[in-house]
Amino acid sequence: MAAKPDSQGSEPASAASGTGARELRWDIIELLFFAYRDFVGDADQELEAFGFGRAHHRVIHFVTRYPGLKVADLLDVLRITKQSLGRVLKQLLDEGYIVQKTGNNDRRQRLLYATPKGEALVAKLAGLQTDRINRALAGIDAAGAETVRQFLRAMIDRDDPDKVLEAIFGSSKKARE
Amino acid sequence: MAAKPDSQGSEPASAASGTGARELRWDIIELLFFAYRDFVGDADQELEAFGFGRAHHRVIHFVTRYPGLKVADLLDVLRITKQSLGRVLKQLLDEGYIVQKTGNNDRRQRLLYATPKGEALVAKLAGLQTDRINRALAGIDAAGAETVRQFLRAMIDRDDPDKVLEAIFGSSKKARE
DNA sequence: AATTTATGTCAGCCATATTGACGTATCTTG
DNA sequence: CAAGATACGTCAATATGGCTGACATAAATT
Repeated sequence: MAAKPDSQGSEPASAASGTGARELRWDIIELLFFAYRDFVGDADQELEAFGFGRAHHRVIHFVTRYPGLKVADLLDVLRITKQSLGRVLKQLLDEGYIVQKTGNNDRRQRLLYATPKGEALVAKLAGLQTDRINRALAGIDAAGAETVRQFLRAMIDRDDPDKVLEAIFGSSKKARE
Repeated sequence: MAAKPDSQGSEPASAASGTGARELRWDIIELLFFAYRDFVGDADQELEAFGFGRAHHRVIHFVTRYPGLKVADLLDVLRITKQSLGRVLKQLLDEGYIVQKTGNNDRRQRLLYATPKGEALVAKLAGLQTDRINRALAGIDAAGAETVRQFLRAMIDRDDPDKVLEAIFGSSKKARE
């Protein structure tokens, strides 16, 4: 038996040392964990059929959505090193999901573009995730859906936004700059 | 330059083959990605100081929150194999963050409990995440916060719920059982 | 011409996940 | 009770996707 959160009862003893012992958002913390677990799980199954993993999905997704993304931009978005990106990106290039074009202004840059093949894969995966989102929003009206977006936007760090985030947030580049 | 989603313009060509070509929820898909990236990022830094990774966090979190959780329950929640859990759990046991107790009814079971040391770590990490959530909910009223919870709950798979999910959802165990 | 920048790559390491096999204690069932 | 199923632990091998550090090249900048 066991396994029942003491949501009202005894909070963890020594509490948050140095962080203060105010009310912790256990509910939302755990809902986020499970929601994201199942959200990414949708794509995982499909990806297996292509011999890809989550890393490939993230790369092809953002390249499809933001055509002409530079390698450096992608590194900012994914928060990984170029060595890590390298392996995954090379596979996607070799297998024809992505193509590179030399930058016009700066010929050092390799601008990334998804091929139709890549776009198709991304759309398929986004379709699965969209299904889940639509189901989740089924009982929520337009105003509620906007509240959900507002919450998610506010969960994101806005200091030092990468190129994709600037696009998402309409580049209100804060103070710096 | 580049990097601007063609949110209105040309959707990916070959669209979702087999999944239908209706509107895809690009915005929420990406907001979820960034929100979760930064959400778990909070804990990452702290964990480094303890020599732990995300895997340790997930384990100690759920053990703290659901005292007496069985090993099998934890495997369901985390969706990993017992071999993977094994190493991480052993570390947490060895270093005194978790203790095991033999089940009363079933002596094969090893019920897991967080020590005060473990609870303190979990509370500290939950504190960081709570700060972010509170900031995100700052401009949202009580009804809006409930909408957010409703959305997150609805994003979670309800078929074959694990023990923790049953607790979270008030065990409305669907048909099976 | 010297330096910096954007990218690629080699080499190795680490964390975390996997599958498969096997062992042991304990509960359940015929 | 004997047989089988279950809960858990563990050994071994492997894969993925991160990491650091070092180094190379081409192109832009100064």
